Amino acid sequence: MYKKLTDQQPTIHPQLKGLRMTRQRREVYDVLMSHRDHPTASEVYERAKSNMPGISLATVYNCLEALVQHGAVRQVHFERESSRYCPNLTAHGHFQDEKSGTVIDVPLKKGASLTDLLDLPEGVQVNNIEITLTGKLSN
Amino acid sequence: MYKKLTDQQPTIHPQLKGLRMTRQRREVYDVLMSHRDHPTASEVYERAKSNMPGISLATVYNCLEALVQHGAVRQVHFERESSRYCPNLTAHGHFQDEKSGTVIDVPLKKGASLTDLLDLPEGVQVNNIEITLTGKLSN
DNA sequence: GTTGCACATTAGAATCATTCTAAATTTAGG
DNA sequence: CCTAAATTTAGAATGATTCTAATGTGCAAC
Repeated sequence: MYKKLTDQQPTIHPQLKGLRMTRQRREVYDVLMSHRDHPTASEVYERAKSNMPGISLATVYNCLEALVQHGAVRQVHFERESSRYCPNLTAHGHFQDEKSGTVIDVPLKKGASLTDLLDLPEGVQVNNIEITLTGKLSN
Repeated sequence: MYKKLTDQQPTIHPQLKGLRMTRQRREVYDVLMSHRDHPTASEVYERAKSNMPGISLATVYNCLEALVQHGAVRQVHFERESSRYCPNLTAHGHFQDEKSGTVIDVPLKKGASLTDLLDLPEGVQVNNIEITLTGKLSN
């Protein structure tokens, strides 16, 4: 009994269509999809190494950038901390607990549109929105 | 005719009450108040030097931090670019033009509350909110 | 007005996330 | 299988910010 080749080529998610696929990019994407806790590049690197020991940090940065450019993943920023990566493509913001550093997704209430709330000048074209909250989680 | 001492001690803004006042902190605050274009620390440093040639960059960083801690000024972040500083204390977000880098304030429409839009977990205490948009300015 | 001391300022070194470089490797197409 | 273009890699470089430790100063108490 031996592995079929196709076992090593898992289904490509729709978000990855059109992105040149390499083992490293797949691994980085799988890391993000399997544990959606907004890891930093270094955290992704540590996790990726357990499946792919030879991967380099520079490659993790490159892969993350490719995924972001491609729209498969979003970057999240708190102050000037390390960038974090989020594969949730729905409209949402992020909350970070000041004590633990934990980051959670904060969905927009349904029907809500952020641009309705903002007094934007005429004719601006908005390409990206980031909503970040910090504070204390209750319990 | 000679200057009275008090001429060199301009009115202290309400936001500065309780903050130990030094020449450098006053200068940094004046720079922010007089040209509200969201300068970076280095830009504040360059401007402050024209009135106070001996001021150091480390001091500008220290003063900016003191003003932020004290709630007199807010930090603004786009991706991981240098922090920018904003003395507008009303609820608002920021828009950055991708080509020029220009940052403008984006007021919330009146009566609007961001937390109304967001599905926050029970009992979280929100201490800070940052709303940042990027895109293209029309003309 | 003087004093004391806790807090500020300073120059330069240190840190650390990220980007760059250039050589080796790999992907996808024909 | 072959090739060109893109990707990976280790290590160096960059750049914003923070740290260090020595010197200076605001201001509350006298």
